[in-house]
Amino acid sequence: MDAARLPGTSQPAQVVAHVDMDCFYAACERRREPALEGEPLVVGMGYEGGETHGAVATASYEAREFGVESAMAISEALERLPRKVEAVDDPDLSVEEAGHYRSVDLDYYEAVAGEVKEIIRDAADVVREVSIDEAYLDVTETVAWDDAEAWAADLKATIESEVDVAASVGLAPTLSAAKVASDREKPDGLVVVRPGEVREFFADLPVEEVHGVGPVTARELAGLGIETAGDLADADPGTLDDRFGERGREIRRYARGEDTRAVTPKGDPKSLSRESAFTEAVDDPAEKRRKVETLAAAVADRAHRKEVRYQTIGIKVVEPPYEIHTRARSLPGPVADADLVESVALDLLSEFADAAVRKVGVRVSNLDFSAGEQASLTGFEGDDSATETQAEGGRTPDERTENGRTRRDAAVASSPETSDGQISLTDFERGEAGTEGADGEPSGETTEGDADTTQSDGQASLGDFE
DNA sequence: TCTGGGGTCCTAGGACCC
DNA sequence: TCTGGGGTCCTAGGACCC
Repeated sequence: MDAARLPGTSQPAQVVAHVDMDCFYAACERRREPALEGEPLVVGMGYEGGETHGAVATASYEAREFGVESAMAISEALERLPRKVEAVDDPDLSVEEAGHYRSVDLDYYEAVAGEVKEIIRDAADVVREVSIDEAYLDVTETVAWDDAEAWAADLKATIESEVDVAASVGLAPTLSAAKVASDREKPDGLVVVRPGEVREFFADLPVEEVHGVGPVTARELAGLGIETAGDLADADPGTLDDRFGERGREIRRYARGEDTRAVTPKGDPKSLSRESAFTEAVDDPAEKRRKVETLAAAVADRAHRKEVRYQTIGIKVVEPPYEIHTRARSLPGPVADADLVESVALDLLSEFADAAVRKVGVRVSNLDFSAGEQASLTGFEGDDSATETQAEGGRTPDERTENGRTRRDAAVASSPETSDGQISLTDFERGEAGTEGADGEPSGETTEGDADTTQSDGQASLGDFE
């Protein structure tokens, strides 16, 4: 409909809305507990009840007045804003200068978010849900710039009245500008940036406001004398390229309003992970292994519920003060096998057996959502499953060769040869079925005594142990 | 400011293939 | 037996986002 073009490009001007819920977790808590309205409220994760470790997920604006910020350690938050329940009994504390603490209840927030997203999907042709509390809407076909403000006000009012949580909305010709716009007048904000106004809108903003500029990049940019988005827009692209590579050019383009990205739906996840911190650094190998076992089971369970298979299994280990290490191992083909997630994760963890560790994580990646049907098992039956070639962007199974042998061969070779009802870990390099890789590890048979080692979809367990 | 949990994308080097 | 170029896949780390 709108023939307007972005300056300097042949890109048709889009009308993009960014909807960002205000203090979403806190808003949800207030929705079900109205007495919290107007009170300082901190929603934290990684802690339960009266504990003092963990971090702030969301602080209400009243809590922010006390200096409580998102991502802050709970212990720090408590120093600035004591718990109200404790202030009541403690003569040294003022009840007025205390707040309420709740721990994250993601299931509930997801239910509330679902109601909001229904409204949003009704309001736009294309929606990209970025996170639980944030979405981009392409409304190019339905909203003219002259009506943008009224449309956004109406959307906000609908969300507020139907779901009882507040949203801030930004409208702009680009995603990056819409995002900044929604943030400009939070809470309960509504900002419209019209085509041609983007550079002016960005000009005085600190560079950190530009999407893709974090603390590290901001510090480096400051060293180059670049402190505002306007500076960034005017900076020499070659210099930025030298320093930051393609990302440097990208953030410069964003600051100039030259963001050609379209609003696209999110699509399937690329990885699934679970991680968990210890209260304090742990060096006991057994304790680390127990945590990894728990996380491995949780990740496998999540993958199972999503009906997804994975080809890569990895761990993350955080050593004090904050050194992050990752290790990963890829399998010859996609699997859905909780025992394998555990044994590979434990094997990878063994490298850190003696390390002091404050946090561990388990992840599966290289995900394959084409689950279920036998025909989709990488040409299992010898058919050239055409469905897969289009899903994988033109790669045919035969192109995925390894040491002169296709993965399809590997999948065939992996037919579930089990000995004494145990999961089969097949060594593809030597073409032998064996269980050496699991030796020395506390494997399935030593735990729980569970007997359920068969795959629900009749799929083989693939291993790649040297 | 001693730091929770779940993700994404990019880069760089090495292995390996033709 | 030391010499090319192009390409893919894999791993590890880093920065960033909410």
